[in-house]
Amino acid sequence: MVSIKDVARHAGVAISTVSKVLNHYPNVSEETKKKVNEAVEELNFLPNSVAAALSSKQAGRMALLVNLNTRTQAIDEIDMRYISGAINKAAELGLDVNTFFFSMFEGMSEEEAVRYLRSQSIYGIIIYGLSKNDEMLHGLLRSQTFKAVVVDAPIVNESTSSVSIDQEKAQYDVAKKTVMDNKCKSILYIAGKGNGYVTEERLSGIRRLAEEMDLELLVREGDFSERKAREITFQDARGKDVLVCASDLMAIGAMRALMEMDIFRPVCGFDGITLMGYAGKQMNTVRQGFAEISAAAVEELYYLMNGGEGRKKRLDYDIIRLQYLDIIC
Amino acid sequence: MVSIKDVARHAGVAISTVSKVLNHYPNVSEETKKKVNEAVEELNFLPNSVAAALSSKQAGRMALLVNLNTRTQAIDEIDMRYISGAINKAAELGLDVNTFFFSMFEGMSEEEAVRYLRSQSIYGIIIYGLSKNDEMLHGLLRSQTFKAVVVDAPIVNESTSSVSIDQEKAQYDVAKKTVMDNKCKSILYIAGKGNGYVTEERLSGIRRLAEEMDLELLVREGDFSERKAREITFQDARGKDVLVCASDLMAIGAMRALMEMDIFRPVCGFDGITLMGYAGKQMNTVRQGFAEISAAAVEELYYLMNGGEGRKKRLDYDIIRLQYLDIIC
DNA sequence: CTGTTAGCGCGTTCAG
DNA sequence: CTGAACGCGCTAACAG
Repeated sequence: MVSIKDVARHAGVAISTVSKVLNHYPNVSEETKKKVNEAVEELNFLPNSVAAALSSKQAGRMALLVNLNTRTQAIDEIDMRYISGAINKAAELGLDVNTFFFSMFEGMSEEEAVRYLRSQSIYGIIIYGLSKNDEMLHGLLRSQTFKAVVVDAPIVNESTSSVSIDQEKAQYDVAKKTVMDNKCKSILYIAGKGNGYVTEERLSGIRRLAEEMDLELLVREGDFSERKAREITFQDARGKDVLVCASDLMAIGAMRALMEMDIFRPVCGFDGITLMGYAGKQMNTVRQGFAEISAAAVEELYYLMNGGEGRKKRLDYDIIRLQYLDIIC
Repeated sequence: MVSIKDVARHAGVAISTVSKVLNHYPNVSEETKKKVNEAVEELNFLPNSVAAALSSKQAGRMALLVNLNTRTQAIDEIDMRYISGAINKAAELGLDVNTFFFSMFEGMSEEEAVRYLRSQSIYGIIIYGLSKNDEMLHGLLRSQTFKAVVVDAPIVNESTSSVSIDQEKAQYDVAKKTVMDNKCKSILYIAGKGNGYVTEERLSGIRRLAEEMDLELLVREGDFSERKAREITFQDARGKDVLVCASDLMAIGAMRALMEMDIFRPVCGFDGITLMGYAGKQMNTVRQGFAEISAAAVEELYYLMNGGEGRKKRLDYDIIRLQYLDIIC
């Protein structure tokens, strides 16, 4: 393995000079910079990220904390896109990523979790799927032990950023489109889990719409569960003109229930997952670019780890219609 | 951060002694072993895996190489289970895992790929979704630069193991069950991709069945594509009694095509993915435990990295029937 | 602007 | 059976 020492010798400079060039430090003359870069090229040198992490304690290693639910396939899809989006962006930025699942921290105290991550030289984390009652993680964020980015939860402090789309507006938009397309007067809204952050925001979006358009609104808690959405639909769909669901999975559950009830109601979802194509009918939904959101989270963490301050990032979304033939290949 | 040095001081022994105890070296007296372990407990010491990796070059860091296709959702499901299965098992064994996608190596020569992985102190790899024409990876395996485990491809040498279910038998079993349940005389077999390893094995399974039961067999290449299976079904399903597909995704494509054609034929799939529940009808399929397979792959790599020799591992599978209500939650 | 030096935390000879 | 000493590859003060 060719190391920084070889490069230094080859370029006729000191080891530390090579390090400075590699890490874009300011005080290096153009000339030596060129010499070093040439040596790097010629020797095909690639810095060892493990050694760098051990030495610097700063840059480099970050963890993805994923709230994985391996029982539901739609969740798989979303998490897979989160993970691949993050890994690809991290590779681009030359960062080391380790993936963890919430289940691996079950029963750990905040202290233990910190030790565990620190023992892997991790100094930055990205959290996916945080809910209000994940106390250990909230403690972690509050303590600011790590630079952190939280996806889909509005938590911000000096060392924590938040990344997501505008949930309120997206829910408003997709529901409005569905209502307008179908001239509805009343809505059954199947909301997410009570302890989820996006749940509230989406709820206020639908509330705003109902108010603005003077629509009757019935809100039921679907808990992001396909089965629960199905049950709610059996119970409450007859009396309403349109079903607005806070996730695609629930929209699919609702749609299938409607088919079994043999009645028609427009349904719209939220997320834009491929699974929607299998639902049997077309539906409006919000397409979130999960990979892009995750890539943005990595960039944001990179920014934080280089001294940036925590802040809130908003990303774009689309309102789309998915159908079976679009998604198969 | 509490380091091995602190433990040594606390236990009143030398640093190296602590290291030996931690790594289960033979020549340490029970007494000092106990002293050290007590100190570890009291200080809540967790060894730093990054430092260990840098120092030892042997154990520890491994890479998951995943052939991810982010366009198809069923693939997401499978890969997600592979990845989570591996990560969980690795955490259990105290190994460091990094995940990579084939796309990250596009355009890299074998040499470059080696450098890239080595620069991350990676000494073991697990490959998912290898096909016959991935030349760079085949070179890598042949060179034995890394300890390797290949999932679903029969590649074995001193430092390479292979892990999978018995594809031939599984295809035989699921098809036989389907044929028997429906008293069929002819089969349309929609095979996988020509360059995939499992394709051949599954094919010989169906061939054996056709021969044994004296069934007419038409084989078409579905390339593991849902769309292609759909087209093949439109073309060739009428003339056959049953459709046997080499993947669930193709089975879903076939089933939907049959529904559009408004004819009934029994269909069976292969994999046991949740998406099957959305197919509209029940089907027989082979349930592979992807997470378990992946966990076994990690264990196998651990074995190799500790001096074991490459070998072939076979895992179990089930023949099941999935339906919508089973998979939602 | 460049080079020297001292670690980061751990594994591993090699004396004793 | 134990411990001192060196090195893994790199970063970061600190001199010069």
